[in-house]
Order: sequence, then structure tokens, then C-alpha cells
Amino acid sequence: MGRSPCCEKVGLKKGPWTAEEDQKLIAYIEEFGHGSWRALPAKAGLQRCGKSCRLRWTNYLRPDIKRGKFSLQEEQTIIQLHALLGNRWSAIAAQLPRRTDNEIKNYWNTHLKKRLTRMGIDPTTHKPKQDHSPGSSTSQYTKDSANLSHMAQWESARLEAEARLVRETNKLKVQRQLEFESSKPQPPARLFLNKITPLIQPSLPPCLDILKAWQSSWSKPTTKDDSNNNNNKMHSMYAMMLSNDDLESPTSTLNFPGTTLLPLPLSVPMTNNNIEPFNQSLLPLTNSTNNDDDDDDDDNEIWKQFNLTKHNTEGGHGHDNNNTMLNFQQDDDIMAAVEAFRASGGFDNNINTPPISTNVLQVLEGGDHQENLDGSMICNVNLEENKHYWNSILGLVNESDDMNSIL
DNA sequence: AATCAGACCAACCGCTGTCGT
DNA sequence: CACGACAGCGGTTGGTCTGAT
Repeated sequence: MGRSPCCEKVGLKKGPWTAEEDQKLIAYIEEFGHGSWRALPAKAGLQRCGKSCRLRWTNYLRPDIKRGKFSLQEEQTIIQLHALLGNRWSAIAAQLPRRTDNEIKNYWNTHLKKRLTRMGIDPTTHKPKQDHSPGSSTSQYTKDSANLSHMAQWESARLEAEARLVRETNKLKVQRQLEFESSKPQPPARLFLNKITPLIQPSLPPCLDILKAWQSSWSKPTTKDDSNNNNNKMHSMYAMMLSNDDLESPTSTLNFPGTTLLPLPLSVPMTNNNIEPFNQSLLPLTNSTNNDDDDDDDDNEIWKQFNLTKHNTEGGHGHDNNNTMLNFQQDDDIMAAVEAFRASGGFDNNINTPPISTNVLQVLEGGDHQENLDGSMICNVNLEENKHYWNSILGLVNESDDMNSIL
């Protein structure tokens, strides 16, 4: 259908905003709210189109925006989510409090993408670049993995649609659940960040439903006997990449011998010094950085409980501990989506990690270790990494769930 | 000091999805 | 159902900054 321009272009200013224009926009929105963006410029005395005003406000002037350098944790989050979601910047931004999609997109294009490329990783597929010649021993694998990855994208999109549909039908049920949640004592300071950024987390992004559902479909329990399960070196790849010398973060020169991420934001007690729990969850373990809550026993116990819980179709809280704040509750709609996904065939049940992991693994030199660029060795403990990798992703998802539960 | 190239990022463009009529 | 208005999203552009020569 034909479409009229968003606004009358003639006579409207374009280009960089002046301080005066900013002040006008801020003053108007603070007093009246933005209301209709189309009508705002005239009311605010600005010679701009509404779209321009909206962009200026959402990407720059909004008071809850965090500017400046991205932390290592933020970088990791972006990369991990990009591996799963692709260029869905708004969905990625939803998991990075106070960052805008535009900023993340710019940062990806100017920093992370290049860094991945330098590391020999295709920033689009998150797979190592390799020989694609017909005679290449990896060509068939590449073809298969590409197909699998493609299928995963389609399945992801379809699953998202299903989850959305189920969510609609369960709206009343969810409402009751939220009311029940709100009647319970509120967890402590872990929610601090939510309170200061209510506007940027209005709802759980559908894509995260998919992550959760997807993870459920992949992560049936594994055993340490799965020595052939070589599916989890992606995590090491990213750890290797993030530990590259040119990393801009202050921690860039650190190596991550175990390439282990703290398991769960859920296992990180919230304190006044820890206002970004999910970021904390992605901190790499180093010799100089340790966390008392991160010993293997706790980790294993959490993972064990998670597996027990996620196979319980009734959901429920796996932990009711104020320190761990472990919320294992699976939204009913997600579980329904998972069931629908599985019923429709889903992925091969014999595969217990996502394509993005399997893709990387088989092209890396075999064995349980790989060499870092600086010669240090990265230990690939498959089971543990699988666990940690998905824990970090799930941590984001659960974090988002919790945010929604208090809004 | 001047010039140039590359990096950075705010802003724009055009498309899509949603909602109201 | 068709249509228009609008908000949101992702890709792209172009102005500015910065460092190298």
C-alpha cells in the first residue's frame, strides 16, 4: 500500500541537534510527556519532524541512558546474544540495561565485529572462518552446520510466534500469577537496577522466551561420560576472543585459564555493590577474581536443581532462597511453546547443545584443550562449558523474568 | 602545520507491524 | 477488509574526531 511520509519534510531542520533544541525537547517531555511524536515538534517549538524528536529522545536525551565505554561483561552479553539472535538490536538492548539499540548496533559494527573478524570468527555466523573448497574435509560439515543453523533460525522465529500466541491466551493466568508474586515479600537489593530503569524493561522480549524454550529443548542432562560430545567450545572461543590483547577493557590482558564464567546471576547474591547482577554473572574467573559463591559444588547443585526443575512441567521455584534468588519458574507459555516445538519435531533430541556451539566445535582442533593466541592453553571441559554457557544465557532470561515480575 | 585516512557515532531512511477507523 | 497513521526497527550515511605521515 502507499505510504505517506512520516511528516512534512519542507522547512524542517535535519542534522545534528543543538543544545537549544535538546533543551526544548527535554523541557517539553518532562512537563507533558511525549504523547504523539507527530504533534510534539509543533507543541515544543521545534522545527523537526516527530520521528527525529523520538530518535533524539530515545537514543540520546532520555535520562536513563548509560553512555560511555562498554564493559567486558556488556561485550560478552552482546556477543552471546548476537550469536543467538543475530542483528536484533532491540532484543539485545533489552538485556543491557540503559543501553540503546543504536548504541549497541554501533558498538557491534565498529568494535566487536572487527574483533571477531580478526580472531578468524565470522561475525555473522559466529563460526570460525574456514576452507570452503570442494575438497575440503570440512566442507560437508560446514554445509550441514549451515543448514542446521538456518533451520534453527526458522525454528526460532516460529517458536517465537507460538510463544506469543500462547502468551496471549494465558494473559489472565499470568496476571493472576503476577498478583500472587507481588503479594509475597520482595527480594532484596537485586532488583535495584530494575527500580531505576523501569522504562527500559517494560516487558519480556519475546526472543528471550525463545532462548529459554530453546535451551530447554537442547539441554537435556548430560553426563561426564559424553567424551564424544565436543559441542561446547564456542564458549572458549569467545573467552579466547575476549582475552585478546587488543581488548579495550581494563581486564583485557587477563587470560581465562579455565574459560569459566560464573554460572548464574541467580547464584550471585545481590549487594549494594552489585547492582548489575546479570553482568556479574558473566565475569570470567581469573586468578585474581574469585567469588565465594562460585565454587563447583554450588554450581553443580544449582545446575542439578535447574535440570530437575526444568523437567517439571508445572514449573515452580527451584530455590526459595533470598541469597540465590533462583527463580526456576518456567512461564506456562514457554513450556507450552517448548512442547509445541518438540511435538513439531524440533531439533534432533540427540543433540544437546545449540547449533551455534556444534558449528564451532568440530572445526577446531580436537582434544580438550586449545591454544590461545598468546600461547596459553584453554581447557575445554565440555560438560562444564555447556553448563556455563547456557547458564549465562539463561541468566539473562531469568533476569528478565524477574524484572517483569515486579513491573 | 597541513593533509589524509580511518574510526566513531548521531542521525536519517525506508521498511514492517500494529492499531484504530 | 482496506486504509491511514504511527511507532519501532535495522541498515546506512555523513559529519566529526583522532592519529599517522
